[in-house]
Order: sequence, then C-alpha cells, then structure tokens
Amino acid sequence: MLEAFDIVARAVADRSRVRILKLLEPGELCVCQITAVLALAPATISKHLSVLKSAGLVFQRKQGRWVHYRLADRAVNPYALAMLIMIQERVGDDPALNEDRARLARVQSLSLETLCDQGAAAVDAVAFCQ
Amino acid sequence: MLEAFDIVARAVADRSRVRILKLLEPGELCVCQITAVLALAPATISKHLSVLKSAGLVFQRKQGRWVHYRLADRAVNPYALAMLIMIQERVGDDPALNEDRARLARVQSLSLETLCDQGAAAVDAVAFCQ
DNA sequence: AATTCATTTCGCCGAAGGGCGAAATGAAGA
DNA sequence: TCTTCATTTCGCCCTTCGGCGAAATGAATT
Repeated sequence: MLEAFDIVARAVADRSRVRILKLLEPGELCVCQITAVLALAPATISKHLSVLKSAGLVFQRKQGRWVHYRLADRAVNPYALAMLIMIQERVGDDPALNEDRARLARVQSLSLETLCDQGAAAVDAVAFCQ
Repeated sequence: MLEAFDIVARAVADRSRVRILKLLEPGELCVCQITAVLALAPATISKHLSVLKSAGLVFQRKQGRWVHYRLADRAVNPYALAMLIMIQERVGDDPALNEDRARLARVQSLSLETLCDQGAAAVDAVAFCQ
C-alpha cells in the first residue's frame, strides 16, 4: 500500500510529467505530439511516459506507426485515479501550463506526418504564421 | 501553481516522510518521538520535518526543550490539505505503517525525558517487557 | 525480404536527494 | 553567566533521477 502510493507520488513529483498529464486531459495524444509540445528529446518523453504508465496514471494504445497515450480511467494503482482527479481539479492556471496548451493547439493543427518529419520546428513555424 | 504542487508532490514522494505524516494523524508528536519510531538519525528526521513544513504539510510548536509537530490544518500551500486528506483516507493498512503505529504506542508509554536519554533502545526495552 | 521510421532501450553525465556524524543553535535550568 | 541538551544546520558520501545521443525494436510500406 505504501509502496503503491510511493510509486504514484514519485511519478507526479516531476514538472515534466505533470505537464504531460495536464496535456492529456482533453484527450489522447501521440508521443510525437507530446514531444513537440514539451520540446524535449523523444527518449526523455518516452521515459516519462513509461514512468506514468507504471504508476497506472496513463494508458497506451498503438495504432500504425504511432503510439497514443491517454489518462487512466480504470484503477490499476489504487492511488492513481485519486491523484489524477486532484491534479485535474486543483492544478489549473499556471504560466507554463498555459504555454503548453497554446503550443498543443498549434501542434494539433499539423498532421502527424508533418509533425514527425519536422518536429518542434514545425510548431514554431505555425506560431510564426499566425 | 505548478511550483506549489511540485513542492507538495516531492515532499510526499518519500516513504520516510509519508510514515511521519501517518504517525502524526492521531495528534502532535515531539521530534524525539518520531526519531524513536522511525529509528533514523535525528539530523535525518529534522531534515524530513523541514521539507514537510516547507510544503505546508505540518506545523511546528515549540515547548520548553522540545519541538512538537502536527499535521497542517490551515492552507499554507493550496495542495497540502488535499494531499493530506488523500493520504489520510486512502493510505491505510500497510505492514510498515502498522509496525510504526505499534512502535509509537510503546514510545508514548515513555516520558519525553526517558525517551531523549535512552533513544530507540528504550523503545525496544518496552517491547521486551510486554 | 528490405526499408522506413516512430518509439523504446541502453549507457552515460551532471544534478538532486536521503542518510549520517560533527558542529552550531538556542532555550531552560543551575 | 555557564551548562545542558533537544533540535537544527553543515559537509560529506552514495544512490537515484532527469536529460541526451546512439543503438535496438518492431510495425507498416515497398
């Protein structure tokens, strides 16, 4: 029990991972989309997602070349859902998170093909055009 | 906001600190009592308490030679109380925590004077006598 | 079967964090 | 004022963890 709570607590005790959880609130996202928003190396994002998945905070769905992640909606870890709800309800207005949401909007205006080819550069290009 | 959540999350992302929070649920305790239960160095316990205090999870009260800590009951950090409630309601039956509670009972059967003089050894002596 | 390519795994680096002993602090008592 | 002593702070060690590039994986396409 302590062990299970500890896994969830350690998982959310990192800004990048909380940013990912907040990004996933509106719906599932592809790894490359998350990577483009956070502007970190794919290896880093993959590691974060693996930690979140192990904690039962996110689920994974593979479709074609891409892997989509979404917030957990079923209790794998008894503390995961409660923690997600807490983050959802209480962690709201924040400069970094608002920035992420704006960036996500631009990311989602691109096809996955374009995004994977161009990476974060394409996102900045969209920002420039608007 | 993200910053504030991060501080609380990192504070509870450690087994020793969660054990301390669970110990404090029935009521305030002296530093030496917590030290005797967890069987860690006073310096270590003090550091943990400082982290919990900075996160707004515990309050401090000085009385004579001793310092008493208790769970926060007023919102210093907007996430602290919610996290405490979550830990209180959901983190329950666990071998380590049960062990701590049993050890706490023995600790509380000693006066602070005896406890501070003898340390953890006195606690083991009580266990032996019962 | 070979290629492409999004994702993951591996190995490494530097920073952060838990643990302790020793020294500092500071309040109570002599 | 001087001593005592619970607690805290400081410095150090060692482990854990976030980050990255390079290599491995594995599914889809040619």
